[in-house]
Formats: sequence, structure tokens, C-alpha cells
Amino acid sequence: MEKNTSTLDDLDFAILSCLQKDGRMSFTEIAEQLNVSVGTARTRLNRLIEEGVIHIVGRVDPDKVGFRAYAHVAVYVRPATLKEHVAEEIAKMPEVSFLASTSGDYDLEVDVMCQTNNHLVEFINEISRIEGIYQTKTTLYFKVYKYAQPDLNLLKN
Amino acid sequence: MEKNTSTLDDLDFAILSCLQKDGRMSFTEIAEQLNVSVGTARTRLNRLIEEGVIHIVGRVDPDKVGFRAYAHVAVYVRPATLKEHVAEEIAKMPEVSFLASTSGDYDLEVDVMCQTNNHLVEFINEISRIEGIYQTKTTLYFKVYKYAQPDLNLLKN
DNA sequence: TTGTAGGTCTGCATATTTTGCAGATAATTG
DNA sequence: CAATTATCTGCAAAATATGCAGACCTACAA
Repeated sequence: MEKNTSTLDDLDFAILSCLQKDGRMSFTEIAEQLNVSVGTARTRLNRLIEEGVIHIVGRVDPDKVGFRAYAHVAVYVRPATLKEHVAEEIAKMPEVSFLASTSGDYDLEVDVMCQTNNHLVEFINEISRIEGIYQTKTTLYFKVYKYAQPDLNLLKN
Repeated sequence: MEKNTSTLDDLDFAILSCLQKDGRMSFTEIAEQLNVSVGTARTRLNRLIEEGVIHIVGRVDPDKVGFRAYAHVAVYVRPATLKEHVAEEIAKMPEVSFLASTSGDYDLEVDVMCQTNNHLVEFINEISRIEGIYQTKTTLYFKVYKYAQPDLNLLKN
């Protein structure tokens, strides 16, 4: 038997918390903060990464690098059997930052980052050609107030 | 005059790309890949972080740590003048992973990570008490197909 | 109880990386 | 063209990561 998702203990959560704050925190510093040896911090963290519990990435500020049009696209698929196919096609597009199936009126939600409104329009035109896309409804995000990591403290119950 | 967002050159973008792939990549490795000195890689990267162009975080897999209910909540605010106030209040809640104002029918979009459906219901009840929230509409995300960083290659035009 | 096996933790020596800094280079400005 | 400023490079010292052997701690079976 393989355990690919072992249960996480308090130390694991503490390590995850550290990395949510600063993804480049050194093993040494994590070890100091949590009062364990460097080796332990390393073993744990490496396993968490290995198992895919955490993934350390540089998150770019879209606006600062030049993405000026951030939008939400609701996609209606007909016939419904094409949903997986449509999802696969949409996922391929580099503008797509988030794609999920939903329980709402529409079938798929797509979040898109484009450089300009023109670019966004082109994107919509582009995906509209995918077989199975019946309709799309686009909503612009005007101002992002919060963009956070899941709060691990909620799990401490 | 202060330059808080200097223009980014190719080297900056290359560094950002490296970190989008692996937020813990060392200065040394970045320097080797891009054929510059370690010092240069360090100076550039530190500045990018300093200026807030990139932020290195550990991104936890919500499902693996125990968040089983990921949902989209559309919030309608009346009167509209309370929008900022409502946004502030909602932003305070730890379950909220994304909050933005939109151009759609509704005023605010809230993405929420909860442990269970019960927890989600409680959350909705909770925010419904905020002054100015007229109505909410909740949609569950069933399956997340893609969750990616903005693709910097799109900017190379 | 005792013994065994599996997993985890610790500390140490070594290898690698980061940091601070001074001089070399390139770009900008008057 | 000279002067100023910003950026890059390479080096030595400090800090950090890595590999590994032994200690420790469970769990299970005789």
C-alpha cells in the first residue's frame, strides 16, 4: 500500500503556514521558529512538496507586468456531453488562469488574464469557436480587494 | 522622483518565469540558466520582490489539507454606496480567498474555501448579516481543471 | 517482557549557496 | 567629453543545505 496523502500533524501545518507567508524561508529559519532540527524541517517540507500538499511559486502581480483586463467568463455548453472536451480545449489557452465546472446556470467558469480589452475580445472570439460552446457571458473584474491563501487556522478545530 | 515600477526588461521576465516554475530556485541556478552572475540575479530578483512585481508563496492544495467546499458567491449590494464598506467587511473573513468588484449583474464576487458544506452555509449566513448586502447567490465549484499563473509569454509582442 | 522492523529525529562534517563589498563597465546627463 | 549614476562582476566570508550514521521511539509478535 502507498500512502500518498498521509495525515498532516501540527508540525506539518506549522511548516505550511511559514511557507504561506514566505515561500523562500530557509530550512534553518523554519527549524528555528518551530524548534526542531534543520533535518526535520527539511524532511517534512520536502515530503509536503513531494506529495503535492504545497507548491511554491512566484506569484506575479498581473497589473504590474501588463495584464490590464482580468475577466470572468461563464461558459454554457450544449450538448452537455461535450463539457469535458470543452474544458480540455479551454485549459490549453495561456490566458486562462482558472477553469472549473460549476453547479450554477452555466457549466464552466473561466478566469482570464489579458493585456487589453482588445485582447480579451479576441480571446472570447477564439473560444467561441470551440465545438460545444453554446454561449458565453463575460464579466470584468474592476478591482481586486483580496487574493489570499486558504487560512489554515480554520482547520484547527 | 521615485520609480516604484520601473520597466521590466527581458532579464526580469526571464527571472519571473523561473520563479513561476519554482519559487525556491536558488540565485545560483537562476544565474546559470540565464548566463549572468549570481550577484545580478540576486539584485534583480530582490528588486522584483521589493517592488511587488512578484511574491513568492507556498500555495497549499485546498483539497489535500481539508477544504472540501470551494464556492463562488455573487453579492448584490443595496444601496450601491455601501459597496466599499461591504467589501471591507467581507475581506476580513478568513474563508475568503478572492474578492473583487465586477461589471456584472452583481456587485461583488467572493470566492470562498470552506471545510464542509455546513461551514459554507454558516459563512453565507454570516456575511448576509453585513449591512448593505441585499442578496447573495452561491455556486459550487465542482472540479478545478486549471489554476495557473499568468503566462508571461503573452507579453512578448 | 523481549526482540525486531520501520519510521522519524538529531547532530555533525562537507558541499553549496548567499551575502557584502570593491572595482570594472555601461549608460546618462550636462 | 567629462562627470555622475546605475548596473554588473568576481571574490572572500558567513550562512545554509545536504548526506549520512546513530539515537530514539512505536508497533507488533513471540
